[in-house]
Amino acid sequence: MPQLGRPRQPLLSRERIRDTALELIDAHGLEDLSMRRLASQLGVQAASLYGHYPTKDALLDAIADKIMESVDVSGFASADWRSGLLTWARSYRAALAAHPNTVPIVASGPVHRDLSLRRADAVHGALVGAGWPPRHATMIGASVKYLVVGAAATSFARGFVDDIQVYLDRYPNLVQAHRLREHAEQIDGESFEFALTALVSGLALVYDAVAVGRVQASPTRGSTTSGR
Amino acid sequence: MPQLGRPRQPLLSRERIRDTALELIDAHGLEDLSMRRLASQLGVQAASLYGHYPTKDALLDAIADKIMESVDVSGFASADWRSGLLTWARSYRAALAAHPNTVPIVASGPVHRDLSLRRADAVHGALVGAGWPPRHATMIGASVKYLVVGAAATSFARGFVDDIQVYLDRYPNLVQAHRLREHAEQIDGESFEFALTALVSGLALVYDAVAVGRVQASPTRGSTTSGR
DNA sequence: CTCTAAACCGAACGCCGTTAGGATATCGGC
DNA sequence: GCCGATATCCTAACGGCGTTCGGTTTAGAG
Repeated sequence: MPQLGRPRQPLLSRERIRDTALELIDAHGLEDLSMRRLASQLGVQAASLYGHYPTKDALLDAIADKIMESVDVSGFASADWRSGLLTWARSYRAALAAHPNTVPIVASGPVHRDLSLRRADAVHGALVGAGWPPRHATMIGASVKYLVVGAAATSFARGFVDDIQVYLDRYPNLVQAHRLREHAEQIDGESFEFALTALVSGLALVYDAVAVGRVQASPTRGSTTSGR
Repeated sequence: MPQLGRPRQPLLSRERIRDTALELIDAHGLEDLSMRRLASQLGVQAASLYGHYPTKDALLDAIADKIMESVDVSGFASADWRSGLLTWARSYRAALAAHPNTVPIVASGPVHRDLSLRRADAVHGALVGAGWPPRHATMIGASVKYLVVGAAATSFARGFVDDIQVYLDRYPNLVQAHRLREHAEQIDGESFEFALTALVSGLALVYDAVAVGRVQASPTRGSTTSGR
């Protein structure tokens, strides 16, 4: 059985490796992804992967970047800050909810990846442009991220145990709430939407108190570098 | 070198193992905790740990439970729902912030642990007792958890890279916001407090629209599926 | 046609969680 | 005062992991 050497057409590419890895994670969870298993799925030996990614962590980073590509900050360009925020938050959550098993890698250290920084920059800039003091813009960006990441990480769908009966006896107040595990996904979505709406409502109250400059369409003061 | 056999006084206990493991996680991170390293820190061999915990995951669960012990839901008993919520959220966040490296284990599946269920039950019951519809109570509990877990998981303090210069050139809007990595902890705390306040303000608006029964201190309807 | 570089492979290293089986000391019952 | 039971820890090993080293073969440039 001769070693096959370099194939006529490459079996591997960064994209194929990354996408197959994501499929495996989606199907069997993050913990079940090993370089050997991924390689075998690709019809290849584990060592070959290291010609394309220096490390498993680098591969996971690439997956995280791919997922974050679908996050949409375009709403900040045209609409007001509330709509921009909502669009951003919803697309962000949708991106995570589409690949729930990747949450640990996407949520951890989103900020040394270039793409995420550019997004954070866009959000921050838009909020400041809308009249928020920079300090508040930072906190708002963080707040929305908290909600998104928290929602993705603590999904009801993953949180409950299969044996329903235990809840019924011991935790009377939960009976109504968690009656249905099958509806967990729906509860997740509704809770996120509820939280997001409440948060933005609360922000609107703050806005009236602290915003500088253009409240609606009247540039009263040009100075914006100041921090409240 | 004779095997030592059973010692006069046990070298290990569930508590000592658990606490030492937590110390190691706090000091060197979750990834650096291995059963062998933990054992060696305890002056023991790895296999000995399995007499006290059946599995590494069981040990991590015990650590998570320990951390969650300090979460305070007592505020719901005496104060109104807003204060109770704030007390709960702040103590919850404080618990996670005290051991940031454990966030992955505490955040994942908090709800098959008995203690967490009892707490969820208390929160839910209190909100319903205060007049929130059960559906809303569920979503509020989830919302606050989102904020807490998200804040703990996406801390600024872990998110940034050491090389400051890269930010200055490329992301002009971030310059002001992230000027200081050393202040990251403070930013984390302030952002959480900001988000929590905004969320609860938003909730208050919803409350006026949907709450049933006792608005202030008037028990108009006794029908509650809940105990509170 | 030759030479370099690309692409994959086989085997190994050291670490991991976990298990099986064994050694020794303590302790309750006689 | 002894004896078996049991608690406690140990040695050794298994299979799997991420990763590296040194091939072997082929594609494509000159």
